[in-house]
Amino acid sequence: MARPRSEDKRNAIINAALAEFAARGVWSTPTSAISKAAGVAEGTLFTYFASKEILMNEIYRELKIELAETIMADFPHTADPRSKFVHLWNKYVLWGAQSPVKMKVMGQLRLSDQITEESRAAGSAPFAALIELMQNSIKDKLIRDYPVDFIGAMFSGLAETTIVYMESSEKDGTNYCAAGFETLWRGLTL
Amino acid sequence: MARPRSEDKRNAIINAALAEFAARGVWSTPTSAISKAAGVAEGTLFTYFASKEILMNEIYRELKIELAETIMADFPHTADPRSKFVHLWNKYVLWGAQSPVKMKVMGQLRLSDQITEESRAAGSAPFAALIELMQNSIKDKLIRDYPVDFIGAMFSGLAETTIVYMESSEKDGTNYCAAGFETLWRGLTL
Amino acid sequence: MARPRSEDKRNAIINAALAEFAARGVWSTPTSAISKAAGVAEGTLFTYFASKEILMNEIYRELKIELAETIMADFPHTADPRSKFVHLWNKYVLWGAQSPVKMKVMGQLRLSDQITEESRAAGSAPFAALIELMQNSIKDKLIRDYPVDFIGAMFSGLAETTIVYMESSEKDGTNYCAAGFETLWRGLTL
Amino acid sequence: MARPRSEDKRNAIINAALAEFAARGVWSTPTSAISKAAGVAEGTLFTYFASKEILMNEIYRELKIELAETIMADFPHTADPRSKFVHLWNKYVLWGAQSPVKMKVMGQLRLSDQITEESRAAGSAPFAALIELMQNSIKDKLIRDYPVDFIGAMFSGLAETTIVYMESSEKDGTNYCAAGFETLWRGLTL
DNA sequence: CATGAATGAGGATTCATTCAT
DNA sequence: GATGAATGAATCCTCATTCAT
Repeated sequence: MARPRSEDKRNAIINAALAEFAARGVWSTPTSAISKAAGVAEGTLFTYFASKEILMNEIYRELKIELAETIMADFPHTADPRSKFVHLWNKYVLWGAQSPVKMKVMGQLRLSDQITEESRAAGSAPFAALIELMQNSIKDKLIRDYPVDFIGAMFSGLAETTIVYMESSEKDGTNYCAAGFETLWRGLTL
Repeated sequence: MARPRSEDKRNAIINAALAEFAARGVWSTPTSAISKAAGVAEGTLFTYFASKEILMNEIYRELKIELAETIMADFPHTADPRSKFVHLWNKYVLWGAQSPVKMKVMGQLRLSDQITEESRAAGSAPFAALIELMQNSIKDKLIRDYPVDFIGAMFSGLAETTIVYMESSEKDGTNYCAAGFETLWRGLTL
Repeated sequence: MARPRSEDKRNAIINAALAEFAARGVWSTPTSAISKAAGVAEGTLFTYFASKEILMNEIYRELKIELAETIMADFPHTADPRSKFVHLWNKYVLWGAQSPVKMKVMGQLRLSDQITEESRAAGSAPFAALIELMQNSIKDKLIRDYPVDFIGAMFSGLAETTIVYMESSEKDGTNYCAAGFETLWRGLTL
Repeated sequence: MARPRSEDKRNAIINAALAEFAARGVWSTPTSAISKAAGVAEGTLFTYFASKEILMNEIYRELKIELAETIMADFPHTADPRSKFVHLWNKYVLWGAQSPVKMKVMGQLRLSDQITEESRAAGSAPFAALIELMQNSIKDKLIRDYPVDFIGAMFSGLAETTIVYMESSEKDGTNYCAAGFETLWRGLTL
């Protein structure tokens, strides 16, 4: 009966926050700048997100879920392990390279004390396939027997390093995406 | 920039800032909390560091220099390349594992927009040896021919991932330090 | 001022406001808390009461009228003066003792600058009998010749003091209701 | 060494708050209005009073203490009981009549939920003499045997009623001060 | 008429920095 | 140089009220 909450407005706020956070830093961005950039009144932000902290967590969650869905899209369930790893790597690195704003904000939020454990755990469901992949690869003596969390963290760490250098690819002709994966793959395989 | 009287006081402020930054987050720490923890008056902080931003940069610089000096200490200039890499890796990872506060603060500051290019460049002098090592290793076909910056970034990235997992070492018996290096080394070598 | 549809809703808002005002203080109670407690939408409150200030005045008026009607109920028009005073006193004090919420809110509203003169004058009609009683008592040399307003104010003042102590009656065995009246009566009579 | 906290400034804030509270109501007065009226910066108010709530309590306390000291000044310790009561009454009523701003603010603060029990208990020390006076008067069968708290509350209640009417004294020629006391005294004495 | 999202002025408080002592 | 009071812009959030649905 009343005006329904608008998904558009919610998205406008999220996107505005993303842009502002990336441009000015999460902590230097006043909520007023976000609402202004989103084209809504200052108070409106708070009908969609009860506090800045909740907004931050919500954004973090959405980013993680988007990333998770991105890398799992078209996952070649029947392919050989290396192809699967390649798939994940390429999707990850490509997403990061194409979304520098999102990468920057995710990085800042990850370090923040305000991001809850629940938020950090978000988006992990789709990774089940990745974990299974790692476990099978270990069992098949394809890669070395390290804890899967650790392997995953190295995967992410190298991917993020790679993403940062991706934009130099055209400049110096190095195929960082391939180079990063090669390093990971040789590093992990027996 | 006339050196203010007491080096002790300067250190007290730096250390207090480190502790507070790690405990509350860089952006949630008011300068008043730092001066209080350091046992000096609020205004005194500003005779040692003209602004919070300058203090942040100074700390970042000191941390980088400390890290650089740590990993270069006892550098085995005459040893074989692998031993040199091992040396750097072990020193890096050990320092990080033993200084979680410093690692946390470095991580937060690195992402901040307030850290200048000059600060980011600080402490790079001691890395000359590392760069030479990489260049020679590439020339000798020991490791693959990637830009040295990129190799360095992968080195740091994997090291930092490793450091995070180090504290689990005792719990699960995994030698993360060795595992991380093994991954790096196999990943880089031809 | 077309009467809005539902008298029920109006009462729900008034009662919710009473409860919230008593619990949180008039000034600390947002209209949203009232509408929520009343089970109506935030906007609905404003179709029944054009503003918070008007709601406050309305409540104040209703309370005064209720009190006036209460004390005048069963007024012994043919009894002797003392009995009449006793009647008024007992009804007043009993009502107050039984309605702590209403007393509290009346007290807070009375002090507010937002209560208009009209509201303050409300409910005075039924007091005509009281005024006549006082005037006759003065004329008959039963009580001292003070302005009736002043006598009324002392009456109310002592009654309110008495009400506050009523709840201790059971604890300490003092019959505060009787004691208060005795003080008033002896104080006023010649 | 640093600028010491100024008692003047503290008083300026208290007095400004008193004036603003009386003029606009405690809850309608923003702290900014107080600091402005006091001639200090907005932030300065908070170096003297950590929060508005604390300022309110502090003011309440000071008022109670001032009143207590006022009524106990020149207390005729050797006079007869009635003279003592008269002394207390006159001082009380006179103070109230001469300090309408303070009376108004005290009244508003007393009803507020933000005033702590400690604050309410403040200034009670000087009342020891009053309590003793009541106890002795009861023991000597001078006044009726009611709980001293209750007697004190009736005293205050009647005094406050009287104060309100004092300003009409010149207008209608009634000596409300004397009338109020007469009512109290006859009401209490056996 | 009911609803509750939208509004934006306003409010208490914080904080980096300055400056009187 | 050290101190900490003074400053006031900036911040997050609240809330009475309006208005689209």
